Amino acid sequence: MARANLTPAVVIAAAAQLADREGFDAITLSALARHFGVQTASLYSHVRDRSALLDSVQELALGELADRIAIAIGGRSQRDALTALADAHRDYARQFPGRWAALQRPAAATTVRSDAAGRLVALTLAMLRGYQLPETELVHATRLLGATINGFLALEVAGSFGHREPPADASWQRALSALDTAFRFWPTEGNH
Amino acid sequence: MARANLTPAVVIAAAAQLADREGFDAITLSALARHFGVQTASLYSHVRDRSALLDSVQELALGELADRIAIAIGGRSQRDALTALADAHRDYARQFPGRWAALQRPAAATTVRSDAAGRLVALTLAMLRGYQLPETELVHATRLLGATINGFLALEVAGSFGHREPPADASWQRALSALDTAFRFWPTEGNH
DNA sequence: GATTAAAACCTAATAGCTTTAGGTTTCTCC
DNA sequence: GGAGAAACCTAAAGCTATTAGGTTTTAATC
Repeated sequence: MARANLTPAVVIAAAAQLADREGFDAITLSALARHFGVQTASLYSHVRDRSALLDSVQELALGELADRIAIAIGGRSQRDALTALADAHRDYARQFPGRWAALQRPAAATTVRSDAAGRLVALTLAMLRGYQLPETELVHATRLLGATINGFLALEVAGSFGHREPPADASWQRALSALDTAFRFWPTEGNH
Repeated sequence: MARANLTPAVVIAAAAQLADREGFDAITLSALARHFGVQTASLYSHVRDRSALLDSVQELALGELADRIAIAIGGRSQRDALTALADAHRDYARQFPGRWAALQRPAAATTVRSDAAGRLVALTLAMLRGYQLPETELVHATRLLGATINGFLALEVAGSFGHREPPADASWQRALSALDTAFRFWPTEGNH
């Protein structure tokens, strides 16, 4: 029985690719075993269980997304940075729908504390600081931003916009304008 | 073999309750069969397959949510109506997490064309008309509203806000303020 | 009440997935 | 070469979804 020379990273990467090709739910231990030419049970040498594998794909996606955002927002501020950050999310979701779907599941504690998650939060805060929001309001703004972006992408991915007029791109621009407006007119300290 | 006197509606309602109690993924044909004291295969007399059952739970949830929104926004306009509509969503998601989760799946064509879906859209448009948005902008605004609300609730449900400061309620208020601001300052025709 | 047909139920089977326990093989180090 | 660890396999158990065909119940008609 020749060794397939698997490692956790190799298995996780294959799972991510499988998700992008066939959907997040297509990540199964049995499908991956077929892909590597080993028995399903053999994969437990490399991943604790299916749930841990999915957590790992999520963390991989967080890191990749953070990388893309870092590049996208470099040298930009306010509306430009907001657009760049949001577009990075949307491009990622469109290019890697399976990886993006992995981001929608509840995060394990280790993932919340991961380097990748920390980077993503830091980049988002950096972008928002360009709007001179009160320090105490930054978390609220971060949550709104995340909610709007992910909410929009979730609807888009679910086909809620279908092939209906107006095109989703225009709605996306409107959403970004709305966010920009909201951040520029954010109520100051004590006014809420 | 006594008849369990099942009907599609009875099965769908039980599925919805099961989802609220144990999570959306807990809706399985076998769990429902155990609940009714019949064999799993017997349920196929009442539902086409699992997917169709989940579609039906979604449509049930759409109708219930529309009912609640209709009551909540009655007699209100602008910021009040917006708050009432959004709070109806959030209250529903918190009281019926399983039903709410059913709303997140891609809608079947029959669901998109359902009475319930139509009512929900009409109610949302009615609320938005209180902002005097240009007619051509209403769909964009509807999409932004849906995205923000559902995005926020998805994050909340996923535990993204955890038990972290600041409390999610405050962030919710901020989000509603942001939406109100966005709708009041929505770019007029030709400015986007 | 008897008959008929349809619907609701059951049985059996198939196919697929996840995971555990214990056995076998491969690889690395001494 | 030997020892030990890790990676692999086999076997089994448990769960789910679904189909095909058989059995039972029910409602309608005469």
